[in-house]
Amino acid sequence: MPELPEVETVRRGLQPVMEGAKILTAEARRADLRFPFQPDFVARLQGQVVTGLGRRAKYLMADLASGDVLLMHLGMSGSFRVIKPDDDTAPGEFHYPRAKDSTHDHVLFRMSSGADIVFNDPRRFGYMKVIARNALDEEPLLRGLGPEPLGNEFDAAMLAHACAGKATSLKAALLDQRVVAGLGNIYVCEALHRSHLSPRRIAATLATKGRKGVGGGEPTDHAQRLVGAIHTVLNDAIKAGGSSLRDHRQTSGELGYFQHSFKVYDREGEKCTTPGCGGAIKRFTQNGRSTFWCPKCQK
DNA sequence: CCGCGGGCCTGAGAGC
DNA sequence: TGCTCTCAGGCCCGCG
Repeated sequence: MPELPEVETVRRGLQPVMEGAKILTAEARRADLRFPFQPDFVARLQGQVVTGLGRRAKYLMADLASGDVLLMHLGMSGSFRVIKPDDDTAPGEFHYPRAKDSTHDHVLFRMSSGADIVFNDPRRFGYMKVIARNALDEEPLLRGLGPEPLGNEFDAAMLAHACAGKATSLKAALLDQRVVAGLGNIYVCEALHRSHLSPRRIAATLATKGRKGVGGGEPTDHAQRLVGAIHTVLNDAIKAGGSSLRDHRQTSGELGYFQHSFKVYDREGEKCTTPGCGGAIKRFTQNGRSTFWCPKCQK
């Protein structure tokens, strides 16, 4: 499911019921998700006040008063839902045990805010891990992550530098979390279309070559266009509450709307909407993933 | 080091 | 209706 806009949407949904609240009870309802839970996973969460809920790339990070950080990744199919007690429950009781179809509800937090927070993940590619905040820099899951695409440090110069010398395709480079952290298949396709760049283009062409091995690595106009398109598509998607494909929903259960704004993703055979283009959207496979694009206006 | 392909899981949807 | 097959938004790992 989730790329950066969806994770950010989830963060905004969880923030009001998590920040400032204490985790009264934490429950892992099976031994593992993608990885086994740490033996002290529950112990390090229970009784802790969540002092802040942040996001890094596609990770949610809950700061705990103890100095630990709860790292959460939604994988492909992970989602959270918030169950508030004022629906039809008496004060002090929780909705969760009566929720139906709970097969894939793997983690449960009962918060002092009065809400139950349920993590559901059918495919179990998601995971959670508690780490000490002062060990964040050494955390293998976070090490090597590239810049935040909506952060100040991500600009054409930085993208060009990261792509300089890369023989792989622009599509593959943008999916590489070391180059820029938070894009997935959908938003890469969309950003490439909006910048009119071909997914097959060699990544290194975002940087100037220099002469006789000297200089070069400067951003081309293409790099500038691509950075602008990444900003636009991510910001628009966040504004729309993310995209809803298959069973992905916001924490409230509502659907995101950005999927209606896709220009190419899952639109094979449709007409390209770029002004004056009118080409046909095509699909092919790159690195085992579907790429959607318009060969007429993406060069 | 780099780039690619396989694998992890379950469920939805298409086609028969 | 039900079976089988393909594909899915992520990311780690091992190979060449």
